[in-house]
Amino acid sequence: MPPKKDSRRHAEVLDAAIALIRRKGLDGTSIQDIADAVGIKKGSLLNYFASKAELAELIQDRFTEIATDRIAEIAGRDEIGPERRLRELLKFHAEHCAIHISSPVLVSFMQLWAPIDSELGARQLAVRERYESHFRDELKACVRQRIIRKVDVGVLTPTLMGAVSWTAFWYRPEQHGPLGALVEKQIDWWLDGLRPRSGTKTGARA
Amino acid sequence: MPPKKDSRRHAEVLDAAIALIRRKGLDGTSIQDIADAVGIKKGSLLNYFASKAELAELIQDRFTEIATDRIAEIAGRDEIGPERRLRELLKFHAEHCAIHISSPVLVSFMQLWAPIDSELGARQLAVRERYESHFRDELKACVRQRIIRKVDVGVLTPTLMGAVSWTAFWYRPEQHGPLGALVEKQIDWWLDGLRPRSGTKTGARA
DNA sequence: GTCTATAAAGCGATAGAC
DNA sequence: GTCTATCGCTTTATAGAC
Repeated sequence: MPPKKDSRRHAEVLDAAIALIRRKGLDGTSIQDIADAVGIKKGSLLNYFASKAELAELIQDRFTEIATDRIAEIAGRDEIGPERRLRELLKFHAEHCAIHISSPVLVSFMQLWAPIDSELGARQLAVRERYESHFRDELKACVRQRIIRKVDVGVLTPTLMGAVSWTAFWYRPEQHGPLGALVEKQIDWWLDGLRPRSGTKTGARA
Repeated sequence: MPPKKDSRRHAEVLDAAIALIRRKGLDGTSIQDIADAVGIKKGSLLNYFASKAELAELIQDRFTEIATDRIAEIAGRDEIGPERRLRELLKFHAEHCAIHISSPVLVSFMQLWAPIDSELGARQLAVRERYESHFRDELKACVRQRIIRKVDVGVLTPTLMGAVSWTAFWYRPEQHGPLGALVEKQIDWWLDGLRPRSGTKTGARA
């Protein structure tokens, strides 16, 4: 691939590819489609990427790079407590899923995320583990500080993340309002429970 | 398609197709693959199905048929209360996702479930709505009977279902034990909250 | 660096012999 | 009912002119 990796075109192609895959899925998007969107010919496009597989890998990297940067940033905010950090993490995660993956095809996200049988699987699992670990750490801190009960965080972490991830499937801004507020409500449910409060308020939130 | 619709081969092909699509996704599975799995030739296979699209549709129908039958059966159990019914519904849903969709590729499920842009989309949305409505009905009953607080069931329903659906992604029997018990635990978290119980037990479950 | 042209393979689907 | 054979199309990827 002779062209410089960091050229303007390179980024342009990546952007177009992401946009298309978001709408039509990885399999549903051909190199031809991407080339058309950028306005160059298919043959030219493949000067930038050795193969479609490499392109998919680059997209996945970028997707998770953006995420892990923000995640690390949030996790580093020492001025706010672990509960607030957890809330921010989950809100970001919801936005990341809902924005980067348009509703018709959350599939492409899965394809880039869910472990495949190939040797790519181990790599994907590692990325996912690194991503999840931040959420788990905050939950552990919450348990330590008695903000939440002593629970199995190994189970609670993917449970919380799962519910939030899935929100991208059914969330409609015009129907449910701002995403952040929706996620906050979901978190409140988890923390405070759904049972009727027996006369006195039991668990008030920050 | 001359061959009888209910022949042994017909079901055999459907089984093989489901197994393959579960592992490799719809796009990743060719008619050739399915034919090889069954042990017949590609040309022969297409005597049973007019097209691959029809095959996909049949699979989706079968998937949701099994589900809606069981769902309706559970929803009809008047002898147990709405909370118990809701628990059973969610447990079934978790099992349905985890069993019919093997963990590596929940993707195929998405492809059959997530609304597509085509005219198939409306049909899929209707199926999904019918499926979801049972869960929503039980939640409404729970609210009416003051089993849970007055909450927006339109949001709570997909939230609960989402968390449970996602469980199929990370659930490992050898690590997490029986799936039913895991889901029960998740439901307990929702109902009773995660906050530490202040001295006295607030929300005991059935 | 972008183009045209084309190779090589796989796909869904059809036709017709047996 | 299953087979072989093949059409027509699309795909990824490469080669070489400009």
